[in-house]
Amino acid sequence: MTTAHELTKNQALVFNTLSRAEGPLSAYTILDQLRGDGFRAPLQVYRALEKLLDYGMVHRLESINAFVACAHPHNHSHNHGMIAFAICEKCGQVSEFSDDVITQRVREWTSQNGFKQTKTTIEIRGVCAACGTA
Amino acid sequence: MTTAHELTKNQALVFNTLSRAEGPLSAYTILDQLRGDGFRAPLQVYRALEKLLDYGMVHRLESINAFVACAHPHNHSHNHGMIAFAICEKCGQVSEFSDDVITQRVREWTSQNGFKQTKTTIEIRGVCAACGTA
DNA sequence: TGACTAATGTAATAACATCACATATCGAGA
DNA sequence: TCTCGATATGTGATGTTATTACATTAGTCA
Repeated sequence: MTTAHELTKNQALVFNTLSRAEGPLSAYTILDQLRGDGFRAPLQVYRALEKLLDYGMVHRLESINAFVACAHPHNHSHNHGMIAFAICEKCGQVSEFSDDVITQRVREWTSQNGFKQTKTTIEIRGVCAACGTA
Repeated sequence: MTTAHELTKNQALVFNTLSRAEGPLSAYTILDQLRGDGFRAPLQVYRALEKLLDYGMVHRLESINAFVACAHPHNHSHNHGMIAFAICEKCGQVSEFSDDVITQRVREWTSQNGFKQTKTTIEIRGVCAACGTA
């Protein structure tokens, strides 16, 4: 069981900003929201994000160049599967889920092909239930 | 059975560039390779790519902001599953594959959650067999 | 012809990310 | 306590990726 990471000031500011947000935020949006707290340059955000990604507290959504706080307060120990994201293009909401079958299937492909996987991105774009019926 | 798309001059130039390439290329790399053919601005590349993506002749790799010619000369009719990409971070080579189980699993999640999927990205980053043993 | 649509050319700008270098903060030992 | 090393931070400049806005050209078809 991992204990919570000690965050530095900037890391905490960035993480809190993401946690409070409704949906994913771009690095520059985070920067703007933290100008009042003394942030002045993109690198301050990117550096904090880098650590938070390391710690597994934040995810990067590659398909929209944005970041979200991790939805699951899971212990960040080893052995969890790949995470998929469903991103609504109307409202921006992101649902995070993990599927063992998909994880397994990807692992099969990689092992059969001698591919050493380091990171996997699964992002589903579309329209969420709420927006679809609206 | 879809017949080959009639490509415009710019579309053909961009497609040929991607086809000849060993691996994925960024839009700006394509631009540089086409300066001799009269290309002068990024938009010329992006516009051609947009069409080629529509036609299914090219894929975009979201995790590395690059583009590849589609590996399968498959007919681009309906009914094919989601495509996954394994991207080698050493040599840049991309392997493309399609897995029915993964496709099925994603469809199950989306239908259970009322999510209307429009596009799905599956990208595996890592080191390919050739580079791993080298 | 005229009018509509698709494709193109070009410059400017926006959005996203990193490099390079200086400075500060903090803990582990001498 | 002092000093060293590691980590974190501040800041400007730059690099990279993508789009906006507007003008022009080319093809289609009534």
